Amino acid sequence: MAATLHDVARVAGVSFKTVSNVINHHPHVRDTTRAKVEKAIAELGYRPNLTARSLRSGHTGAITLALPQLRLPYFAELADAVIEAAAKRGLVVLIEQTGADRKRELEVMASPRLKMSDGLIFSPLALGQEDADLIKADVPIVLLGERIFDSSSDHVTMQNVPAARAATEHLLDLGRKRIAVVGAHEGEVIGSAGLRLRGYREALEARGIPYDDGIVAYVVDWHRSNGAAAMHDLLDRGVSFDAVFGLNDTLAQGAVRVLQEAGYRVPDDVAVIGFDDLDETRYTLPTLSTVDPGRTEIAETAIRMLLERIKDPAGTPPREVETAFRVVARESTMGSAAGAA
Amino acid sequence: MAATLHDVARVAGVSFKTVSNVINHHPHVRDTTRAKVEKAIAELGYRPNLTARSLRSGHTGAITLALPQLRLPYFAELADAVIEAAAKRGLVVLIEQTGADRKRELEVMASPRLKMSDGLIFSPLALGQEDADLIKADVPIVLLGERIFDSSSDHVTMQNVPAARAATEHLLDLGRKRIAVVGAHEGEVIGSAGLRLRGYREALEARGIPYDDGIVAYVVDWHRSNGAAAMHDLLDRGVSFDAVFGLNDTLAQGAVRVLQEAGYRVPDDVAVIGFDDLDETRYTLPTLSTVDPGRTEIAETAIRMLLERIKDPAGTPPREVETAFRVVARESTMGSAAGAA
DNA sequence: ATGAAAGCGCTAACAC
DNA sequence: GTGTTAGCGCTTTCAT
Repeated sequence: MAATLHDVARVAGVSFKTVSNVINHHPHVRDTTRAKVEKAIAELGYRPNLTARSLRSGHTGAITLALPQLRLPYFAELADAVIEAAAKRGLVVLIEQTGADRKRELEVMASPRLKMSDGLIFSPLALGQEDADLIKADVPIVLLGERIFDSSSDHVTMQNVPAARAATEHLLDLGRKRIAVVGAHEGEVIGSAGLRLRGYREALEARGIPYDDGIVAYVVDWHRSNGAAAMHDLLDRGVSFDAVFGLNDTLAQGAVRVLQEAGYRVPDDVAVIGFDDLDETRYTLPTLSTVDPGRTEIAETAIRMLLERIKDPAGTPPREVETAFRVVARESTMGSAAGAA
Repeated sequence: MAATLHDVARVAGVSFKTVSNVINHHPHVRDTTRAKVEKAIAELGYRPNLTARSLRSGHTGAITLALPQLRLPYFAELADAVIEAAAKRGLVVLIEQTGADRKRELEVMASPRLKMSDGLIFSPLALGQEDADLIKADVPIVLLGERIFDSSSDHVTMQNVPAARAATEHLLDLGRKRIAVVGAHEGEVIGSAGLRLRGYREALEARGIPYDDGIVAYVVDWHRSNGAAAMHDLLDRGVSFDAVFGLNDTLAQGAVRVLQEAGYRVPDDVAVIGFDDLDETRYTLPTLSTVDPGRTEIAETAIRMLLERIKDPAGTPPREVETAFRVVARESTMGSAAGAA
C-alpha cells in the first residue's frame, strides 16, 4: 500500500497537517521541520494521491480534448499542440474521439467522465450552427472550429475567409489566372469549406476576375482519396486552369499526385496551394505551399481561455478569438528555388 | 452546485445508500423503489461524482498512454487504436507526450499524475534495453515497442523479424533480385530498425542471395525527410537495385518521391514496400505496399493485459505477446492492376 | 430489500 | 509555526 500523509507525519514525528504544508509549499514552516518532513517523504517514497486532492479541492488538473479522430493528420497535430500547451500549464489531457458522429459528440458533453477533468476543449465536426444551444456541460467549454458560432461558450477559430483569400492572392500574385478549387462542399456557407470558398471568391472579385463554377470541384468529405478524385473530375471536364487551391493540405496532396500522374509539372504547369500547414507538407515533393492557420496559437489560446473560465466561470461574456494566419510559400507554387526542405 | 446522492435520496424519500444501489445496478432493489429513485435522478439532473467514486473505490476508469509525439503518424494511429479499444471497455485515455526524450520518459513513470489513472501503456523511444530495470511505476505497465524486452512488465510487440522477412520475400517472389534498404540504423541490433534489417537478411539468406551493404542506406532517425535523403544517397552511390524495402512507410514514401523525381517508374523500374500500414499509404500514388503489423491487435491486447494486471497485479509472470502481421500488396509492388484504392 | 456507520487521502478553517 | 477538526461524495461492510 502506498504511503499517505499520515505515514509521513508519523515517520517525521510531526502532525499530518505540517506535512501537507510542506507539500503545498506553504510559507510558514520552519526549515528544520521541513527538512525532517522531506526526509520522511523520500524514505517512504511518498506520492500525493491526486484523486483525494481532486475530491477535496474540486479541481483535477486534467482537461478533456474531444475531437473526431486522431487518425486524421489535422487533428493529430492539433492534439499534439494542445497537449504541449497544457503541459506548460501543468495540465494533463484526456482525449475523447467522437468519430465525427453527432450522437457521440453530444455524449461527450453529457458524460459524467467529463467531471474527471476541469474543462473541455471541443472540436465538433457533426454538430452545426443549429446545435449552438446544445453546447453546454458541467464544466467550462472552449469550442474550436468553424461549425458553430455564437454559442454560450468561448470559441477559438482560424480566420478562414481572410486566410483563404490570402492563399488565392498568393496564386494571383504569381500571375496565375485560372485557379481551380478542390474540396468545396455543395451548398455549405459556414464550415471550413464554405468559409474558405468565400475567401477564394473575395480574392477573385477584388481583382475583377469572374467566379467560374466550372473549375470548382466538389467533394463529400475531406478524406484523403477525395482530393485525387476531385482532380480527376476536373481533368475529365476538360477545363483549363493554371493553379489549384486545395481547401486543405490532404486534398491538395491528392490533387498534386493526380496532376503529376497526368503529366503536368507542379508548379510549372499548375501551381498548387493547400491549407493547414501539416507537418508532412514540408516533406512532399514538391514541398507544398499552404496556409499556417495558427495551430499553436489555437492550442495555447484555448488552454488559456479555458483556465480563465475555470477560475471564473461567469466572469465575462463568451469570447470569440481568431488566430493569426500566414501564407507559407513552398515549391508547389514557387518552384524549387524558393523552398528546398 | 451539482446534486449529490444525498439530494437524490431526500427527493426520492429513501436512504442515500438505496440510491447508490440503484446507480450501481445492485440486484436487490424493489422496482417501485428503483422507479422513485430514477425519477429523482432525472429531476435533479444528478451525475455521479467520479472523483469521489475513484477515491473510495481505488480505481479511476482511466488509463495513461505515453508516447513520443502524436505528430508522428504511426503514433497518432496507435493512439487512435488505443482510445477505441479503451472505449470498448468503458475506459478513457490520458495522453502524455514524451518527445522521445529520455528524461521525460522516466518522468512519466514517476509522476504522481499517473495515479489519476489505473495503468500505463508505454511506448518508449529513448529508453533502451539497458533501462529494463527502470520500467516500473505505482500502477501496472504494459510496454509497447521493440526497444525493451524482458522487463518486469507485460509487453506487446510486433513480429518485426518475421514481418520484415515476409516483406522482403514478397519482393523476391515478384522476381526482384537487388533489394535496397532505406532507413537502417548504424550498429543497431534490437529496436525496429535492427530487427527489421535482420528479417531482411534472413530472407536473402534463405534464398542464397548474398547481403550487400552497398545497397543499404542508413539514417539517424525515421523522420520524414530522411527517407528521401537516404534514397538520394543510394542513387548517388551509383549502385543498381530493382526494389526498395523502406523500414517504415514514411521512409518508403520519401524514397518513392525521390525515385519518381529521378525518372524511375514505381513499380516498373523499382518496386517499393514499406512497413506499418499507415492509413495514408492507401491514398498515395502509387498506393504503397506495406506490412500491417497488427496495430488494432496491439491496442486491444495492451488494454486487455493492462486490465488483467490491474485486477490481479501479481497474478502471472510478465508476458510477451507478439501480434499477427500481414503483407499488404498494393500498387508500389504489384502495379495498378493489383491494388486500385 | 433497505439503512447506518465508517472512511478512502486529502485540503481548508480555525484554533493553539 | 504547528495541530485539530471537519468533510469533499462516494463505496463498502455490516446490521436490520
